[in-house]
Formats: sequence, structure tokens, C-alpha cells
Amino acid sequence: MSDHFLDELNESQRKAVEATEGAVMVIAGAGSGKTRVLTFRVAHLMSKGVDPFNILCLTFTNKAAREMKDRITNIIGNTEGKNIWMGTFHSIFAKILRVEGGRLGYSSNYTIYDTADSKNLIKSLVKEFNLDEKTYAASNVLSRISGAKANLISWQEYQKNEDIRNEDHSMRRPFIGQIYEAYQKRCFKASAMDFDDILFNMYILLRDHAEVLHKYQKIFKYILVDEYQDTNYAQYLIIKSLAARTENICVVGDDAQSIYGFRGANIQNILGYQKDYPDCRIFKLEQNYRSTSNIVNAANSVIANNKAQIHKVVWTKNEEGDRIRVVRTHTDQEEGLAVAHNIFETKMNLQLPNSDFAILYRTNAQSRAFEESLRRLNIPYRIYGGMSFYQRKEIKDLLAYFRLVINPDDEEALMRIINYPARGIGKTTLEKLVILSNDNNVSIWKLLENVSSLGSILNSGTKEKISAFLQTMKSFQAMLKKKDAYELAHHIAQTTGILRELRDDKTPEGVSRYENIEELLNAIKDFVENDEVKESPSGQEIPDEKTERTLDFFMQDIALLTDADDKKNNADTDRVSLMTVHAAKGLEFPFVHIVGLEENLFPSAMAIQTRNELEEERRLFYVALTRAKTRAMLSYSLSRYKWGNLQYCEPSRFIEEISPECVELPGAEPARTPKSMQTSWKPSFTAAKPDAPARKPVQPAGKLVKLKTAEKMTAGNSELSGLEPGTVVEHQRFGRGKVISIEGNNESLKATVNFENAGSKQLLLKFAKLTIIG
DNA sequence: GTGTGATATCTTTTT
DNA sequence: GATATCACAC
Repeated sequence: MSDHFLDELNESQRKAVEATEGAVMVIAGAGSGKTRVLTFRVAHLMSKGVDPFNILCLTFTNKAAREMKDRITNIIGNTEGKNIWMGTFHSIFAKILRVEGGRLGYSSNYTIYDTADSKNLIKSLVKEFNLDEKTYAASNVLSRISGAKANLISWQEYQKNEDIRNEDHSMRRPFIGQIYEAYQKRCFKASAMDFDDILFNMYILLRDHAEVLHKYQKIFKYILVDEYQDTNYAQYLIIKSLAARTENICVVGDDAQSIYGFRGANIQNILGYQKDYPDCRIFKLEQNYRSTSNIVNAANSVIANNKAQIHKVVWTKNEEGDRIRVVRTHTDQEEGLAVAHNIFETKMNLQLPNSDFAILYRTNAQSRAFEESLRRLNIPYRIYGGMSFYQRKEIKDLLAYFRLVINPDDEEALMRIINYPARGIGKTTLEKLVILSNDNNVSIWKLLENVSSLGSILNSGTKEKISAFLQTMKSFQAMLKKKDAYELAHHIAQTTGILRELRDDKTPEGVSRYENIEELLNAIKDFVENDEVKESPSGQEIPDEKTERTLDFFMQDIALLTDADDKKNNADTDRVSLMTVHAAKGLEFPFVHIVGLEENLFPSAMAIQTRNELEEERRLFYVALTRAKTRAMLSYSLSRYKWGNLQYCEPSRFIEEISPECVELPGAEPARTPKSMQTSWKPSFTAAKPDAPARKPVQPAGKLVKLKTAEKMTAGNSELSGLEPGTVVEHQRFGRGKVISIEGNNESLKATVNFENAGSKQLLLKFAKLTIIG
């Protein structure tokens, strides 16, 4: 295999790709071709004859893994790439634990608890311990436990550790150690692991079982880690031990984009890499190929406010581009309209697809205003993140049946559906069962199996109901390996009455729930029937044989999916993307709107107490800015509804941190009288039909932007003021054309141009880049 | 045990 | 504005 593809790389990229042996760290500035280096490096390894089975490539999301696989396939021109161990930390380790977990006492069909499962379990533990449910809020307790596990602190160590004990004491939560212990025991009894356990147990497995460690050290001759700045201590140690034999380890990351500190990511991993591998070679990718120089400079000026950094200078040869515009509105609703109108205009004037636009926000809850205004303008959009498909109630209910069929000890699944649809097994019965289960250290399922021996604890009516439930579940279990995934899934949905119950619900929500169930069943059908699908939903390989297309294979890592992984949605039509900044990491868009830039929102109110937290918020803003290729727009609102009531807001400190020559700020603050709040800008055509043709161009924030801004925009194109009907012009996209007519004035100056090849277009001169030919 | 309606509490960010 | 929990009637 030849390496001709290496010619496509710049000098530092190519060096990083060719340094295949030994420890390597690639510090890759935003937009500098990080993914390119990783994919080419893998391709290069394979062209040198390395067996793809010996390459481990860990990514941050399933989506990133899939894309990288595709790109490698494209580069090398065959399908060998499918054998690479490519996936997220969680999905690769979960897979290994299905094979090796027996050594730790887990069966191969263990369940993966998602966050909701974990919280439910903690909630019931807090109740069982008779602790106050407010001081021991499930999310707090979970994040404490999660943090411990990310740092490889077992419950035993947690309870022994004096510092931790003092911390918990001072927070008036001295019993977290006990809850942690009970939580782990309950998960184990249920044959379940949560997200953190997957890493924790992987570490224990390698630490305590030398034969396993050696096995995987031999398999993973080359290890590559993407987004290294976002790894936590557990991930760090796992990688380190796997790489200990060959030390062929290549980590790629950007300390300036570390944004997962809140979930245990340790920026020290990347800052201290050199100490771990003194002979390591470090390559810096500093040339940005993505964004205009204005965007790059703005981002640099912001991040310069952070202290802890690896020195690097991100630069670009790209053109200067527009200044970053800052838009101010009075209300969050107005912000939504302003952004939607801006997208509409830009898209119409430059004739761009919707997918060129993204709206990035700090919290999922902000999406609403943008959804509404985009819908109003008939602009298709897609929301990433938030409530994912697999987290919907009806989906989780049906999945709980599947989980219970595969792993009957799965307690969260059992509790979820033992009385859904209602079958007369209520709260009192369950409370009794939980106590029995704890006292005897057996799973609830085992109790149910021996329900006749429970004597007078339950009355005979209840026992009968339990037996009926048990029989149904056992009949499903008997089918697990006999029927394919779809047959069984459909059978379960039908016989349990879930389908009927949802079909009978004619409310819009009910209809949508029914459709969701249908969609899930269709996905399973796809999984069974489609011969091309040789992998589980997250992209992991599954065995070829048709007999293995059973429900347990479909389910094996469903808990690790986020809705960004939903294939159906990815192949979707042309849409504007809405997502949190976190979810946008690794992506790029020509036009990016960063919204809700207000103090206590971005930066978040939860993260302005300490310098570290604030620096992470700043890196988050840096990530947001550097997603933009052509134009970045910032917006903030002077007021916003926060859980029901109106709050006044201050603009984010991050806006001021942008170097002044890169931005155009809005003018002086308008008077904050109630009157001005009411008479604030309204779009002139909200009443128009969605498909009304030529709209009166509206400058969304026009009234709010400093006059200077408007002047500047027309001034920038002043050489075009001589345009008149008959003038021949050239457009960067549509080529040559003749001006038919001119209308409007100042910033809404609009020309109808008949292009030789692209036909007639209406262009706003403010945006369109026209050159006068004659 | 079930179903209904009132009410407190909630929101960072995600594998 | 949405969801989880509680009180109450059946």
C-alpha cells in the first residue's frame, strides 16, 4: 500500500503522522486538522502493514468514531478499517467487560445503568436510609460518587479517607460514604454497571488480572486517544497501563478546549504528559484552516485571559472576514426572532443550505425560543442533545422489558415495569420486596421466583399477580435466543399491552409516544434485516451469523448512545443545527450564532465561584467561537424567563474580553422603562404567510444596533452604490449576471440580478459580495 | 391499589 | 414550563 495520501498534509501534520513509534503528543489548536492527523495516522500505520486488529483508537463520541472509520476507509480505499478497535472509552471497555467481566463477578449480559437509573437507585437508597431527600438530592450524591469513581476511589477508600470525610461533614452530608457502599452493592446484585463503573472496573480488571492486562497489551500495539484533554484519572491510568508494553501511544488534544472538568476530566493528564513519557515527541498544530482571521484572533484574545495553558499560537492564512457582530435584544423571545431572521436573510441572500447554520447555547433549556421562531419562519431545524430518543419514558419502559429479559436481576428495569401497564402490584408490595431483597442479599427477581415460600408476607392475591407476571417474563426469556430481535421485541410490546395502551391514547402526546415505539421497533427491524448493518447501534462489531441478531445484541450498548448517534436523524434533510456548546465540540459550521451571552448563564451561575470553574467556562466560549468558519454572531438579552419568572440580565464578561477590533458591539443601552420594553422591536412580517415570497428585509436587531454599525455595513459596500439596472456584476458563487432592478435603501438595498448560469436572484447588497464588471 | 388534581422544585454542561 | 410528589376520593 502506498502512502501517497501523506502529500495532503502540511509539514507539522505529516511529522505527527509519521512518528508512529513511541510516545507522541499532538497539541492541536482549534481547526488545525486534528481529526485529519488521527485518521491519516491510522491509515499510515495500516499502509506500513500494521494489522487493524492491533490498533486501538479511542474517541469521545460514537459519532466521532464512526466518522473516523469512514474517513479511514476512504483514504485507504478498502474496508480493512472496520477491524480497528475504534470507539468511545465507554463502548470499547464495555465490550471488553462483556468478555472478561466474569473475573470480577459480572456476567456477560450485565446491564449498563444510565444516569436516570443511577438517580432512581440513589433516591430509593436515601429513602431506605431514612435520610432527608433534600440534603441528599440524588444528583448531588451521584456526582459525588461519580467523582470518586472517576478518580478510582472505591467505597472502602472513600469511607476511610479523612479528607473526604471532612468534606462531606462540612457539607452536612456525612452519609454519602454509606450510600456509595450500598449503591455499589445494589448495582452488583442487579448485575449492573453505571458509566463510571465501566471505567472503574476496566481499571480493576487490568490491575488485578495480569493475564488480561498482557492479553490486551499484546492486542493494542498502537494506541491513539482523541480529545485527550477531556480524559479523567481512570481513563488516564487505563490507557497508561495498556500502553506500558510498547509505549506506542499517541494522544491528541487541545488544553484550550478542555470543557469536561465538571465530570472529572483532568487537565493535568495533558499538561503532565511529558512527565509520564520523558522521551515523548510533541507536535503542535497551530495553523487554523477553518475560520476567518477575525474569528481566530477573537478566540485567541479571549483564551489569553486563562492562566494554565500550553503555549501555542493559533494563526491562519484565511481571509479576514466580517467582524463578530454582537446583538442585544430585550427579551429571550426577541433574541429567538432576531437570530431566526438573521439566518433567514443570510440564507436567502447567499442562497445557502440550512445546514450551514448553527445556534449554540449554554443550556438545553434555551432551545425553546429558537425553535419557536425558526418554526415561524418555516426554517427546518434539528435539536441535538436534550431529551434523547432513548431517554423518553415510553422508550425506556419498553427497553426495561428488554433489559429484564436479558438480565432478570436488573432491578431498575424490574421496578420500572413490574406494575406498568398496571397489574396490581403496587407500592406496598414493592417496599416489602425491597426490604426482603436487602435482608437476604438476593435480587428481587429471585424473590419473585420463590414467591410461594414467602408465607404470609404477601397475600395470596398479590402472589397470584406476581406469578402471572413471572410467567410472562419467563416466556419472553425462553424466546431470547430462539426469535430474532424484532420478533421478540414486537411480541413483548404486544403481549404486555404497551402497544394497545399507547394506541388508545389519542392526545397528541399519546400519538407521539406511539410513534416513538413504532420507531424503536423499526430500528430493531433494521438491525435484524439489514445485512449491511454488521454492528450494534454504537458501531461496535457484532458476529455475522443471523442467529446472533437477537435482542441482547441490539441492547448491548444502547445505554451508551446519545441521540447524536441516531442514524435516522443524521441522514436527515437540510436543517439548522441547535445544540449546546458541549455538544458542538469537534463540529464546524459556516455561520454560528452563540446565544444567551449573559452573566450567570454563560458563564453559568454555577461556575463563577472559583477561577478554575470560570476558566472552564471561558474555554467553553472559546470552543463555541472556533466552531465558526465564516461568520460568528453573538447575542444576549436584557431579560429572560427563568423557570417561569422574568429576570434581568447583564451581558457576559466574555463579550468584553474579545479584542475590540474583532467585534461590533451594540450601542448604548436603551432606557429600561417598561414602555421601551413593550415597544421594542417587532418583526414587520410576523403576520405574513410562511411561504410569502419577497419579504421586506428586516434587520433583526436593527433598532438596537448602534447606528455606526448600519453605516459601516453600507459603507463597506459603497463601491456598489453606483449599481443601476444594466450593470454587469460578478458574484463569488453565481458568477456573472446583469442587474435587472434596484430597490430599497441604505441597509436594505436590494438588487435583482439575472445570472448567466444561476438564473434570477434577489440579493441584499449588504451581504452579497458583488464585483462590478461593467 | 388506583387515579386525579394540587404543589413545590427544579436546570449547567454528558459518556 | 415541566415534572415528581403528595393528599384525597374511589
